[in-house]
Amino acid sequence: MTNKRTPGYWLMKSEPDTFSIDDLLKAKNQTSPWDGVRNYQARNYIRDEMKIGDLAFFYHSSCKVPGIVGLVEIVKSAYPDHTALEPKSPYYDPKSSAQNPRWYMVDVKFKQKYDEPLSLEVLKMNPKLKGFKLLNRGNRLSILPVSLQEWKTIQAMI
DNA sequence: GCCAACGTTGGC
DNA sequence: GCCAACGTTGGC
Repeated sequence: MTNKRTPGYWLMKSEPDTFSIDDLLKAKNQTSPWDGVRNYQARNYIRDEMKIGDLAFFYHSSCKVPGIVGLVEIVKSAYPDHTALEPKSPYYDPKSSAQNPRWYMVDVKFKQKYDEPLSLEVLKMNPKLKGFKLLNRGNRLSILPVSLQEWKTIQAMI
């Protein structure tokens, strides 16, 4: 018997100069590994909590208009991020090894690109999103959980 | 490009 | 285990 599980909700940040939602759109099967996460808390979310079928907002950071630009689905759960083992990769980490991988990634599949990005500026104005991790002062997590309430609130703003 | 906030590193 | 120094993130 299959145990149907409530999907988890996430927000995943990427700098569009490095990997944008359009890059994901153009990827084979509109699917791509989400590599390069090098933060332990984000790694733990990926490795321990992200499951196939979970949904995530795709967020563009460090760009002209930071904000949520679309929606993706987790289609492969955590496996070792091999870029950590490649000396030429910008994500190389000499302390990681194939025997004892330090970093993990998931595969994400494109679901939707919004007609208009939902900007950080607009998100900040919604009082219902008080407490949303993205809006916390000094927040630097590149992968963060979104509660069902937050998810619904944000969906209603699109 | 600036800089506040935060995470990581390493000496002790 | 503390904490100063350093590196990175990311909005502005």
